[in-house]
Amino acid sequence: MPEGHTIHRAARLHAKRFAGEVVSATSPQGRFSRGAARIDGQKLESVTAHGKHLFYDWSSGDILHVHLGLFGRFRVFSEDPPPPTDGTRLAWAAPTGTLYLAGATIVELIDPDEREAVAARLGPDPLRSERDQVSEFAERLARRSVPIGAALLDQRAVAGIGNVYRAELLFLTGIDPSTPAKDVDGGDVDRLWTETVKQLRAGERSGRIITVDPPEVGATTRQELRRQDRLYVYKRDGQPCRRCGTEIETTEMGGRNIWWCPACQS
DNA sequence: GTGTCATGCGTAT
DNA sequence: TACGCCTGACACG
Repeated sequence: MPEGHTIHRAARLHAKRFAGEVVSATSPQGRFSRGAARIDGQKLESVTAHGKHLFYDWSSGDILHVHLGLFGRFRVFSEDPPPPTDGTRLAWAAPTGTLYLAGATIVELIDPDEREAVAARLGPDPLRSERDQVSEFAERLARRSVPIGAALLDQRAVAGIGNVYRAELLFLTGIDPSTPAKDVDGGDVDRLWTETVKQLRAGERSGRIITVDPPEVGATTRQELRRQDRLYVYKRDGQPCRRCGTEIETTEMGGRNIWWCPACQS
């Protein structure tokens, strides 16, 4: 499921597999029939990600804009793809494989100006290498009086963090989620940014969100981690903190549930 | 079969 | 703050 790491990973893998290829495209579900007809027969030039948004550049000049939302999912097959599900909004086939896209919130063709407008609404993206990202992050937090736990979900403050990473990043940096964003001290903001880059990069490489240090849960490698042992606090309310044994708490923040250790994060 | 839930976000109130 | 939207997996009867 999609936080920023999933999106950047999709951009990298889709570019590797399909860039330079001419595709034949359809919309099995029918809700993107006109768009699919425009893509059909075009060559994919490049794929880029910004926060949770994906942009596919076609030889025609059209840009395919995709936002997976909560449920969106890509499936890619090398050969013999199964029939698409009823919800498959976009399907394309190329000599290098078949791609299905279902459940996405946004699937549309846009022009370069519209892409700029999307990017302009987004905060710094920890998975893009641009200058002065930390200071941009710090400035945007300094303007917000909402809790840091809510600010991390605001894509205008920082682009790409979702509900799992926000809880885990605040645990990893020992920050109380209820601290007003503007009151998080400078050193903590720096560490939060550094940890965010580190964790999202790891997620982009592996395709999974694993934040625990394996020895802390009795494993020696990441591969050994059981599914329920990969995170420190997310969805662990009522269970003991992996570091101090204090019961993990939960509350709603920024419209979603958040989890934290009241002892480690204060 | 129905109901519930999910790593998201926009709009209305 | 509530609701709607997008889909699929799983629990339950």
